[in-house]
Amino acid sequence: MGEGVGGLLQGTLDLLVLRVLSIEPMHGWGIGERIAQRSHEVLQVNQGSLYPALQRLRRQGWIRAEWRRSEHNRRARYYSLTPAGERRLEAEMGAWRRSSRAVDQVLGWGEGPREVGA
Amino acid sequence: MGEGVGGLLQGTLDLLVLRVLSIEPMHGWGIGERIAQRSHEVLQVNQGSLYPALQRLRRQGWIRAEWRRSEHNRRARYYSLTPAGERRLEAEMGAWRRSSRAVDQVLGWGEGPREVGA
DNA sequence: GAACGTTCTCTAGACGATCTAGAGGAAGGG
DNA sequence: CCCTTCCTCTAGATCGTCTAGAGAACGTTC
Repeated sequence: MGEGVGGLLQGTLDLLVLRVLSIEPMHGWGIGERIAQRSHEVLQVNQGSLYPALQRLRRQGWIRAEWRRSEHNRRARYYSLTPAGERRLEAEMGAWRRSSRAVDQVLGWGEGPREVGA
Repeated sequence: MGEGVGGLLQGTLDLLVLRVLSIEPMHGWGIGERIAQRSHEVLQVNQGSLYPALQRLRRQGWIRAEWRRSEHNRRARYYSLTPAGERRLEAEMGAWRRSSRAVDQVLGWGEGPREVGA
């Protein structure tokens, strides 16, 4: 049950991570869990994808990292969005909405706007 | 204007191609045009992605090919779905629906089912 | 205090789809 | 004859993801 991010949807991982971090700073392990929870276990992020993604995001200045102790008293790296990251998230959410709607259109699933909050 | 399939959405090309072919047999060039049309030019398939994809689909027995003359009297390879391809399309449409909805959920865009035809 | 499960980070190398950047051919119109 | 449109196809590079690990530190159990 559940699929990796890479079957369909490759390239969406950055968006997912950015969105999770926009709610609350979180460490890598936690990010994976949040994505699974919020998607009702449909999306599974494996660690071999997640950590490289975090490095990528950091290298591009969209997130910053800070060592802290987790709620389980473990050494953990907490990531949070930078201002550039917030802008990036906006852009990626827009791109996702446009693209996924376009796919729906090709599939024949309605022309109308999806019922999503503005 | 318009983006390649590979930004977000990598892995969706097979689905798109299969769906277009389920409506009507078509040649490679035409498939790309149909996808662009139906998505209002949002999705652009470039040929360096399309032809390898067609070979992949054929190798897996989901589509079959036949040389014919196009409506412009050009030599063209028409592709159509095999029975296995129809089943594959069903499966991929289901996977797309589940995954894209899951992404929406992570983004915080509603829990409810999307308004798509059953 | 040894063993163990859990939490947490990280990496090397393989894999595979897409993109870049072309080549090439054949029909039709000017 | 030249040029545009239609149409097919490929080699090589790029890049994100997956496989398959290693490793460390905390808390609990025996």
